[in-house]
Amino acid sequence: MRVPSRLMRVKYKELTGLNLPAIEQEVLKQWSEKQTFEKSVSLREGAPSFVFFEGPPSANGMPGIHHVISRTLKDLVCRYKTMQGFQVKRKGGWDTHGLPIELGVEKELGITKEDIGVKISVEDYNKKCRKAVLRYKGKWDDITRKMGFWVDLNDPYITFKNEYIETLWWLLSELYKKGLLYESVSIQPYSPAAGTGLSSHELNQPGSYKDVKDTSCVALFNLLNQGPSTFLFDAVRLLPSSEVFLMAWTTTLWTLPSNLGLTMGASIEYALVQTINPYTQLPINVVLATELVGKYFKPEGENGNFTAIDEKTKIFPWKIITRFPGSQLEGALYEQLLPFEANTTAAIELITPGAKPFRVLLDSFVTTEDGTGIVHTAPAFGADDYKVGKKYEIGMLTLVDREGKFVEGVGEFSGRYVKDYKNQTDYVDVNVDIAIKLKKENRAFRVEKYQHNYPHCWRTDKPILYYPLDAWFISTTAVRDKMVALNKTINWKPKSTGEGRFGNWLEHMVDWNLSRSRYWGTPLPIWRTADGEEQICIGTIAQLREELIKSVEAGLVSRDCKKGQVDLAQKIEKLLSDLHKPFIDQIILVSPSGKPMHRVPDLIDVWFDSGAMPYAQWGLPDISSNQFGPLSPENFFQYHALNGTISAQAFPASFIAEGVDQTRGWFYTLHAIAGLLFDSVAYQTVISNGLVLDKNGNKMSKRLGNVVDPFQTIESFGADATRWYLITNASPWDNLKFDLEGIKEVQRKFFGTLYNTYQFFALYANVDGFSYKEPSVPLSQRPEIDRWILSSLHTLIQKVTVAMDDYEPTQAGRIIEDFVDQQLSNWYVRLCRRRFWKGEYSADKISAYQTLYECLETVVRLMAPISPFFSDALFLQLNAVTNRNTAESVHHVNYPVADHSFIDQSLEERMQMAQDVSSLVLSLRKKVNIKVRQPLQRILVPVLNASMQAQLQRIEDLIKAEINVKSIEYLSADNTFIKKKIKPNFIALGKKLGPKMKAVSAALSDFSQDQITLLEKEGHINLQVEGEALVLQLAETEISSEDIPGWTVAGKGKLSVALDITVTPKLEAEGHAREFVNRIQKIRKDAGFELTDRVLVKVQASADLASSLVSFKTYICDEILADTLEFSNEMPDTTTIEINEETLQVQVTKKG
RNA sequence: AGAUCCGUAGCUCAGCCUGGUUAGAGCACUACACUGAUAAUGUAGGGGUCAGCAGUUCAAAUCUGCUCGGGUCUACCA
Repeated sequence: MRVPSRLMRVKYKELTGLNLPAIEQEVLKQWSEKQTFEKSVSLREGAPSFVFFEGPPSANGMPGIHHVISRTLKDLVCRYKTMQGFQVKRKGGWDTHGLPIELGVEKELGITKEDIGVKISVEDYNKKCRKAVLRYKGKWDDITRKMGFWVDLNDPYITFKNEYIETLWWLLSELYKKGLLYESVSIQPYSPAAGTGLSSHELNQPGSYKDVKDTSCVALFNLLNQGPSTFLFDAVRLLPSSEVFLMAWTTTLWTLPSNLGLTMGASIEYALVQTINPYTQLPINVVLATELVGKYFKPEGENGNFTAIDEKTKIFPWKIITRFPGSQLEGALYEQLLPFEANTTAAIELITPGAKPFRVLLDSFVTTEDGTGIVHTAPAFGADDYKVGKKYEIGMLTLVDREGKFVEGVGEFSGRYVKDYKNQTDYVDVNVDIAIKLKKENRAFRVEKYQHNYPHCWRTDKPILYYPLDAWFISTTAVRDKMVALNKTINWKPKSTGEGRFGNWLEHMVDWNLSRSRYWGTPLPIWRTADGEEQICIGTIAQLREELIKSVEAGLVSRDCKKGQVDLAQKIEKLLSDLHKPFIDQIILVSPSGKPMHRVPDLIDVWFDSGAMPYAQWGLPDISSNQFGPLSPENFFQYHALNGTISAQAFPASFIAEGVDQTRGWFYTLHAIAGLLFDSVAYQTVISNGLVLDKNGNKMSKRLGNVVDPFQTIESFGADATRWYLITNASPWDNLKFDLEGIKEVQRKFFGTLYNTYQFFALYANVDGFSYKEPSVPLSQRPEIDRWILSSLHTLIQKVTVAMDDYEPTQAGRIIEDFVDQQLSNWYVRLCRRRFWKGEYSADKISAYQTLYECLETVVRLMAPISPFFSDALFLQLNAVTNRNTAESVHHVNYPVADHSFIDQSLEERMQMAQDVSSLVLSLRKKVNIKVRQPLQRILVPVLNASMQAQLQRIEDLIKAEINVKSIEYLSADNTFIKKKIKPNFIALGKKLGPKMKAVSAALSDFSQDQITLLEKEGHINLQVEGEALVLQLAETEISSEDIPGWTVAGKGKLSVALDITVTPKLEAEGHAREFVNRIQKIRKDAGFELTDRVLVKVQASADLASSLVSFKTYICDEILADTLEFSNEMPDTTTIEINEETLQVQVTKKG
């Protein structure tokens, strides 16, 4: 062994243990000192862009582990594309508006929405919101940095900034110009607890729909004997009761006082049923859909005894009197169910002059799937109700206010909340009381708890109401077809989300309700006159300034801005400096006809903020050059590009990623705005990742206490291990069961192995001074095993690239893992160990170093996108010695490209065979209990064809060394020594034989060795199967060796191996020698000798053992670096060792 | 209520698209080996009615239908 030079030289850094968090700290320090991220972007100046949009998080809440997974995905794709040669700019952003923030502030201040403007001024309230919005910004910045998410946080877009809001206004004004922004009254989901209407995509937040048990009631509406209904009264004339009731089911009893109609299906068949009210036991006659009769009446009760009710069985008698279609009752009148002061006909008339309430209506939405086939209709509280009510002009009653409680004039129910909106401890469900009232009044047929899925407000968790509201809408339905068509061009990962979930959503979309009646958000930029005759939609601050000046000129006063003031210009600028409420509402504009115009009070849905980020993150461009005419969606990015901040290709995004819960949130609003105005997709590829569950598969929630703290996780296990685990454990879109044990496994299994491999390399490379200064050894001159690992390496590059290009990082990570563990560490390094520490610094050794170095360096580059820290650390450590790469970071170099000249398929195949043969022999050794250190004479391998033998012969040396045998012998196919077995080639034969397959299979299993031989010789054989003759070809069967009589045999697939287990005296002696070497090596190590120290050895052993050692003296001395090996009977200061159950004394001393 | 995904070893996952006869890996467990990669490593072993039922087929973890269990989503369900 070469003695290392004493000269100073750079060495590979040898680590004292794998401490990922510590390494990451170090790497983070370097990144920030060297501006590694910034450079990774600037170094690609002029390269093609890969456009990434960052979905803005809200810093109002703490980051969780689920943020780590989606941000890992974003980061790894961006890093990969950077390494692929693209320039990837990553502008960060903050979502700062919206309900969560307002509610947080209200909670903090202990106020409700009603208090705003009373207990606290709107101005102060909004100041609070502005502060609260970035409450956890520090934490977010911290996790972003620690997890290694490269995103530009120096110049993020912030949705509350004027430039951002201005862009939203411009987009809205473009929509307005196109007639896609309109106002309408509609029945909308409304959250009394939050005090605002909700958009459909807010309603579609996960967890909004909850299974709840509500009181449901089948109410009885007393039909009047008048007009269309008389035929029913004729039918019951002779029955105990002459009253006829229409049965209608509801789960929202609080809507009953507002009832104005009953809707039936024109072609649905209804039945008039004579029965008894189960609560009052009074005889009654009811009407319901014939199809649903069975739901309310038991078959046993049909035509039962009407005079004596069986109290025990509770079976009530019933009888169908007549059947008729719903159309026959159209317009029939009924008696109001719950009359109060507030819902008298006079009151109804006052609200809706000319209304004709309490009638039977017909509409197609009525089904017989549940309920009774007759729908209780309260126009204020249901979209269908509103529609049909309007058609029949039955009026509209809204006896519940916006806080969710009954208004004055609803008797004993006035002032009571229809649901527990205030978390009252003594809340009594008003719905139950309504049911009781109905029961007592003979107006209820069935009252029961009913479990159904009901929408809840995503922030307050309280049930929503459907409530009539004025609102502004974006007419997304007008461009539905375009949005559907554009969606088909998007690369969705997984595909099913895009086609199914998102695709369906698009097919069934409704207009986007933009209005929010809140305080902290983007104001709708529409001003109108009191009579609503004139209105204007403002698109830019400049336009607002002009309009404001006009109005001041016209003598209107906006806040402090008065005509003729000295500092008017200054005052105007001050007023325009914050576009939020309340300031914006103090601006009064003048209409063309000279009337004052006030802003409509609405704010817009915060989802518009995030959906508009592709444009608003850059603000409005400077169009003073007027090169492309007035600003429009067509030239928006062109103008921006003129100023050089971004390229004209900055839209659409090449790629975005977010949780699957954003399907109807961000993914939708991005798609909608892009489709509406820009006639384009907003993103070409989107990954929607699944949920992160706890290790038991439960949702993580603060309530259950099973949330995982991402800071703690990263601090204790490292960001790399966490990222690697998140990516490789399950496909991103599958739900992930997050288990810390899994991260530990990744740490040990993958990072541990890679680290050990590097340590191994560094240890010997430092001894030999390998710094890759020699020219690269040509592939043809490298030994088989080197060519094999390089071939595997390039196959790996190929596969990883394919997976990464297909946005399948899970696949990529798993095959890298497999390569490092199985191929590199467990086979290449293990088999090559001797090459590194034995012998001179020869060509073979250099080849080994170069090969292992190339593998390490390439693996590090392959894994860099997923685990950016450790890869960078290793990359820099390798480069520190070799200087092969001048890059400051692995993230600045190019991704490896597979070189096909390195790939040798048959080499990889035969190496696989070597691994299989070795594994078989080791298992045989185990079976007969002969340890690997005991050399054996030979193994026997039956070969089925010439190429198999040729393949095996090229790897003989490897196998022999690995399993410690002297020779490999081959048994060719035509020998009669091996017992063979035959089975059908099912794929080939199945097609040919079909049903006769079983019989042939049975016949083959009965084949004699002679028959098999005959088939092999002739190439075909004649068979009689079920009386039919058929010819079987050799290729239609699979022949393999089964057994070699008298030998210990093991097999796997077509491969079988026999082991000669005879231990001759010579072999035994060699076994002793090997044992001896092994013991001495241990002594050397225990004594702390250097790898290169020479030693002198004295031994006292039995004659038998001594002679074994003498005969292998050269070998022994060579192995243990001994200058002398002497035998002696008298030795002081010895060590006792044992070899094959014999003890001996040795003395090992360092030379010199 | 519908749509959709999922159900394979104690745990985490491959395999399923394109059916082929001993269903794989890692972890964990047990035993053993190795001892100059050593706070490392290797080998072997046990462990499965591929959720259940039915169908198609010579042949089903794989294709079809139904059922059960879990997740997610949809809905103007009164």
